[in-house]
Amino acid sequence: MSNGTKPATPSGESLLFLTDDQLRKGIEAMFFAYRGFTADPDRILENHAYGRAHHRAIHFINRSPGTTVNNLLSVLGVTKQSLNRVLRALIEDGLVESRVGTRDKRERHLYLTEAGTALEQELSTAQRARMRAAYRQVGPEAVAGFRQVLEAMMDPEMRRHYNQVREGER
Amino acid sequence: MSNGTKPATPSGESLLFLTDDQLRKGIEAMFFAYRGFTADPDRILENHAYGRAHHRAIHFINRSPGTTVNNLLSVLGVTKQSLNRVLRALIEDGLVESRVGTRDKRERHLYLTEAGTALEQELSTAQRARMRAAYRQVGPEAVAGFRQVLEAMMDPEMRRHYNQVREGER
DNA sequence: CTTGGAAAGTCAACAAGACTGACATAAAAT
DNA sequence: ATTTTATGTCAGTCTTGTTGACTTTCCAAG
Repeated sequence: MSNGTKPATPSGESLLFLTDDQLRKGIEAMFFAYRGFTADPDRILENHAYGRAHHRAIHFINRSPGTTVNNLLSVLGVTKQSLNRVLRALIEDGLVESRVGTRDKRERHLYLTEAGTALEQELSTAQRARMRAAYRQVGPEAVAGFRQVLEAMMDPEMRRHYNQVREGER
Repeated sequence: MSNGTKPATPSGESLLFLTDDQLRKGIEAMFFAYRGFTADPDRILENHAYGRAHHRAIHFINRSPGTTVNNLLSVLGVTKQSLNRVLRALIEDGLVESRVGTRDKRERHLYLTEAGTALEQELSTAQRARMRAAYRQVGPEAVAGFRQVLEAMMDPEMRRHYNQVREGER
């Protein structure tokens, strides 16, 4: 059950930050903040006739050039059919290049083209600007806490992707 | 570490937390964490043939019983047509009650029924559990930082809703 | 070597949930 | 009396998720 009643500091520490009401505030903070988080890229994407799904693909291809479709799939947590539609558009429009794998010809390795890199820059610059303003406003200690809570909230597989070091093209 | 350049502490403070790479990590943290944030409610909603949109409506009606449709609209940031579809389903299924306003008969005031409250409890209990585990793991200082960054990331209107005190039925 | 299964990717069709636009009704405000 | 506001509805579109069926490629067991 939920402990909506007594503060109850059993070990001498204040556990007031664990009350249902505090948790609710945290939940709403996530909801409202996520909207701000996506607002700027969304505005840019409208002008390019793309959506949030395209942004995500571009972001992670940029992060891991040469990644395979399968790899991208597990990072994004969608079905391959869903991702395929997005990739097809990006490839047709010349933002992403898909190279057949040399080791395994079933695989497609994905790279941003020059145009793809340009859009990625436009998007991430806007998104970083908001993040930077927030970071600067609250300072490094708060940022550290922010990152800690978010990491603790992830599913294990997502945490794996989050902490993954930048992998090369192989 | 990789950063072979200069720490560059112009004002004496370290600004390493504002590098593009740190900001990118923060962006990805938001992305991955939001998935965990919605994962548990999403699982529950499947069994009830509802979606995330229904969850959001239920959450905010529970937070502000007697809120009007217009009010809910600005909190959720969707169109009335979109919200209406969701509300119609919830009302038909007997989870939400819509009462014509007494002061202003154009308004509809929204309340959770007993069944609605039950589902809200089920959803929020699951969502709070994850949040509580994360909070407990990282401690109150980190949580404070988490909340500060999120609030700084919100658009002003969302921040208004976020900080809004619980409004009664009037 | 062949064959059968697994893996990677693609195509087609469908569903949820967002959107816009147009319109209707009732009530409040001017 | 007229206009504005709050709400609801119908129709149609778009994005992005889903499942199902299919092809190509790889690999391993017979």
